[in-house]
Parts: sequence; C-alpha cells; structure tokens
Amino acid sequence: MTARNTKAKAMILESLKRSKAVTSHETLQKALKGKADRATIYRVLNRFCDDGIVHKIVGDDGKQYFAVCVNCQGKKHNHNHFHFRCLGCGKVECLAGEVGFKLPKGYRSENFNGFISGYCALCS
Amino acid sequence: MTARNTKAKAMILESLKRSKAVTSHETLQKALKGKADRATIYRVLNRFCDDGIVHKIVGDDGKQYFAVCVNCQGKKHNHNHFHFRCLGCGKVECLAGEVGFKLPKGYRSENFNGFISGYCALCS
DNA sequence: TGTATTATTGCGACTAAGTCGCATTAAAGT
DNA sequence: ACTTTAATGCGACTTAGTCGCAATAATACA
Repeated sequence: MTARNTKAKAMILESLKRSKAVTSHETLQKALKGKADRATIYRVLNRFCDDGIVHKIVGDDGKQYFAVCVNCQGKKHNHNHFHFRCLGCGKVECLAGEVGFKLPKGYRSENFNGFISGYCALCS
Repeated sequence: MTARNTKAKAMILESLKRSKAVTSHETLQKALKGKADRATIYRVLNRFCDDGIVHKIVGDDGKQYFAVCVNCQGKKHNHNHFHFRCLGCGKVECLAGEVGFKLPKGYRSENFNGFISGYCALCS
C-alpha cells in the first residue's frame, strides 16, 4: 500500500500550487483539459486531503473547494480561517487571521468550515 | 402574487418550530411522513428563506439546513453565529455568540456561513 | 354562498456533484 | 526485464436539489 507518484498527482498538485486561489474540482478539470479523468481528480484530491497536503472546504454553494496547506506542520492541521467566495467572479480565497470560537461544555470540534460570500474589491 | 397560507406551509413551519435543532430537508420530510411532496418542501423552505422567516445554512457535508430566525427584526438578518453538527448523532444546532471577522479592503460580505463539526457532549 | 383567478402543489423528469466497481495501465522493487 | 499492485479510466450509480406542467385549492369578489 505504498503511494506512487503518478502523472495525475503531479499535474493536479502543480495546478493547485500554481493557482493562488482556492480551487474547485470543476476549475481543476478545466485546467487539466481532459488530461485526467473526473473520478481520478476526485480521488487524488481526497488522497491529498488525507495526506494533509491540501485542505478541503465546503462552500456555501455546497461544493467542495481545495487549497494547498501552507502552515500546517505534520498531521496537525490548522485551518481555522475563513474562506471568501466572490459572487461576481467566483474566485475563492483564504482570509488571513485565525478565528476563535468556543463550544459548549463537553463538545469536541473536529472540523472548522468558515465561509463568507460577497463581492471582492474588483467586483464591488 | 400575494402569498397564500397553505397546509404545507403551516405543517412545515410548525415542524421547524417544534424541533429546537436545525433541520435538514431529509429530517423534515420524515417528520411530515409523506404529507408533503419533496419538491414542495424545498420550495416552501426557500420561500421562508426569502421571506426572512428561516435562515439557511450549508453544512460541511454540503447539505442545506434550516432554522427558524429568532432575533432578526425585519429584513435585516444577523446570522453571524456558528452552527455545530455532531458527527455522532447528526444533530445540528446554533451556537451562541456573534462571530466577528474582517474582510480585505473593498470587500463586501453578503452571506456568512460558519460551520463546525465534531462530537456533542452526549456523543463524546 | 358561488365563482373566477392564480399561487401552490404533486408528479416526473432532469441536472450536477460526488462515489464506486472493475478491468486495464503503469509505477516501483527485485 | 519481470512481477506486483496502486492508480487510472470508464461507466454506472446515488443523492441533493431544481424545473416544467397539469391539477388543486386558497383567496377575492360578485
């Protein structure tokens, strides 16, 4: 069960890194222009997620978005920041700044998903 | 184009109010046990949303959840609070406390969707 | 109360996102 | 090279949500 370095993985990772914005499956598929299968892209993305290379965010449109992890050392992810989707141009990006929150007693948090949509500076 | 008070609307609103938790379409449909059509439920919920009676949240499972508005006077909604979904029992609830965030210059926020999942006190 | 108007419902068909099984392909170890 | 098996590609499938349209039932008004 040792992971292999395949063309698909390489292409997808490169594509993710190149785009500074957060990327959806759809965008990625267009970028790869048929060089990888739909299902493969999904699988690779989920793989990257499990491996802690990228993190997944669910948009307020119900779709999945992916972004390369920046300051997540080892297995400990910290993605407690908001993501912003522009309703004009569709771009999704990470917003700077940790978000604090507190849960009721006895609650344990597993996943944080902060999403804000609106209009970016260019589309306002 | 004047709204009408129908049985479906009444049932759905009552069902929403009765359950203190945030409700998904699926749960609602089960609660109504066939007394309203799938599409109708969706339409009514979206209608309620537009009318400002309930607010819609998109979960980190990509599904829509609905909750009756509590302190939203008139058209001005303020739902800048987090929602919590228990991975054990599946319950979704509103967390107390306004959430503050700041956007980059020139950005305008239209919708806030804060979602945290994990385990509630009972399921921990 | 009876009738006309039209918002709403129910049904079925449809779309889009995402997953899964399986045969085929191609990394990696020898 | 040759073998092993992870990963790919393809198609079928699932589930959430939407849409068109004919039938139904709230409202308004006579």
